[in-house]
Amino acid sequence: MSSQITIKDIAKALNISASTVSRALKDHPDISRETKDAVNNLAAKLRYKPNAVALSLKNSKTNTIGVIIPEVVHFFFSSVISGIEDVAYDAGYNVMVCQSNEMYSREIINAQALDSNRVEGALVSISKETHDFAHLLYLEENGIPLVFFDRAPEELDVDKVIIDDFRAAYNATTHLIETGCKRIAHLAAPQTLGIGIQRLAGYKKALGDHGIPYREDWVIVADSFELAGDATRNLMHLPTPPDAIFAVNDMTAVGAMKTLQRMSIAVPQKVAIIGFSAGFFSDITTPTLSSVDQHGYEMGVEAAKLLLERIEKPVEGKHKTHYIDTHLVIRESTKRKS
Amino acid sequence: MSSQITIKDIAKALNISASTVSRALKDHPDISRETKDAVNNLAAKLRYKPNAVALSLKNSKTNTIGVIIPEVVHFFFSSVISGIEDVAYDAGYNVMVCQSNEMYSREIINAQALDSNRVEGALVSISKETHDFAHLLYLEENGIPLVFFDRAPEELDVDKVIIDDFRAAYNATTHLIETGCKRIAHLAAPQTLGIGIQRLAGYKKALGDHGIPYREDWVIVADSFELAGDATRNLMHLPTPPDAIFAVNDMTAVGAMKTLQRMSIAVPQKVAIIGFSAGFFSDITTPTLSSVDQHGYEMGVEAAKLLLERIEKPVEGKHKTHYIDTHLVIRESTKRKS
DNA sequence: ATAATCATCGCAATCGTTTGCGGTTACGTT
DNA sequence: AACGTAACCGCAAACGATTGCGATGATTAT
Repeated sequence: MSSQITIKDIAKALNISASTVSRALKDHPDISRETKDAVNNLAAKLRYKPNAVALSLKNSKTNTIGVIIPEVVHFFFSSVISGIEDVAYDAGYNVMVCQSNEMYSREIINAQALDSNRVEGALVSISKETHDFAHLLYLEENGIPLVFFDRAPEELDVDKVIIDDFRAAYNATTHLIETGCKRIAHLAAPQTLGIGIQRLAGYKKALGDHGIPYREDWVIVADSFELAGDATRNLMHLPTPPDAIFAVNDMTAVGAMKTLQRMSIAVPQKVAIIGFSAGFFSDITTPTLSSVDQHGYEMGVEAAKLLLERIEKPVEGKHKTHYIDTHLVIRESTKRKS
Repeated sequence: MSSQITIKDIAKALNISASTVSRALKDHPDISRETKDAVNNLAAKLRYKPNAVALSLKNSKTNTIGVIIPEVVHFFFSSVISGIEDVAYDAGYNVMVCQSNEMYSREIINAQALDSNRVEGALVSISKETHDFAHLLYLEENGIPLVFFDRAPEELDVDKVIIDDFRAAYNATTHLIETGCKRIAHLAAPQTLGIGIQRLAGYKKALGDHGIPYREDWVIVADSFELAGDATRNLMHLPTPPDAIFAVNDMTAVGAMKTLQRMSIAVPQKVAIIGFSAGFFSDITTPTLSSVDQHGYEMGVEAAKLLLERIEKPVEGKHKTHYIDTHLVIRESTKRKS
């Protein structure tokens, strides 16, 4: 009961060779009608299903793509996975998911696992700890196409599907300025990540373009709910506290909002807040949270599509950078100041 | 460059046989020191990695477990995946993730894919459409252990890791009663799902035990943010509107809360709300949302552990039902009425 | 009647790795 | 000198499926 039916079982039962069974199953002209019928009937009765592992070995095609992701339990990342899975499903691919839990060491193991398992391509969003990409680039040298999404190494000729973090940050900051904010703080991501650098740069540029001086003490690295609380408290105890906060993601934004409310500081009247990512969060806070929608699902779709393209036909020349459009979702946390 | 290094490549380069290379790599006593060194050095230089596909075929061990889940992009489900992935990682297993997108037809395909890929076990949470389980049970008949989590078929002798939905609903409802609510509505899950039935039953029982009559018009099937809005409006337009809502999950609870606030009905003063699942949501609404914590991560951990146990040693006799503890997380949306 | 053709099917190699068994050396022992 | 015995290593089969090639028997053409 426990072992799977193989082509040999059918062959033995019918007193024919395995080759004949194989050909009969795929309607090869060399095989007689009767033999085909006999084989197909028995196969159906025994519920024969080809062993994908054997096929993978024979064809060097595993029909599997790998995903390395910092943490699945984030609205944004799980949206991406959802997009990846849908595209993969339609193309007949399976998806192997590995989470690095934001650890460089684990990311290395994950990459090796994908390599050993001969996945046909890999989608990667790097961990916060990752500064060296040899373990990933090695995959590509090894014939396993690689597409980065969201968190991609900067200055490297690799395929990536990302958003224009600089522009998005620029737009978010500009929006705050246009609603009348003049003292805008930024809760930033670690400056080891490209997204952290780009978003900070976009923020600075927007300030500069509108003649607002950049103040270093208004930028704090804080990219989680908890860290945002401390950072916000510190900001508000400054001699000249900010009147707006641009947070690097929604969790951080909500952390800031909650802290402000606990300090009885009105949002958005006293301090406006804009986040980044537009998870479900943004809809359910009070006030609802303005945010930059990153379109995670679409990012997953595009990244998977690009990867499948690379699998079909390896890169020729330059790698591609695909930008996913972002857009400002303006809600209550950035109402115009009067 | 593109093809992977095999044991044969090493053998050829060193003018020895593949068997010797294999043995040298695993420090077999039959092989001389020098040969071992030569093999290991070359293997390291060529970055040889065993082909997991070939090993899978040889050993009939894929070191992969499959997961079928309705949708990854839910806090609860992605928490479960995270737990599964962590356990699998520690045990040297890979995780293949399939989402059914709540479709029965796709769940069937997913099951077949896992079967073909010879995963060593499967973790399943069934879709809303699923009433027949043959496609899943077939896996187990086929030697692929099966563990259901959260959404499991009722009345079937299968392994499952679930919460005691009845008790949890009973406790949640009782909590509402104890805070002084007397007219408690329930936004329910489809009564096709076991969790829907059990939670409704627990709700009824709690009412009965406290001498509160059950009213059919206070129970509406609505298990999403959007549906909750309509349902809540309808409830509040009833001749005698409820003074509390027990929602089948947090999204639904938040939908209700938002609608009430839009109707200028104070939460919890006029209407208390309790949700189910304790996602991040609950922390960030205003007021914060009381909820039943389902411990998704832990459920993933326990389900994966049970599955690995079954893989090691197939079921003997009865299947197991593992209950994950739940607990009420009481926040602001169910403050005592005065 | 002999050769050519066709319809059917099996053999064996292949993918990469493992492993039982047997074979080949080079010793040392009588 | 003849034998025993380690120490090393290779052959080949196996996992399941595919496929080029050859083989068989029967039918048809010459």
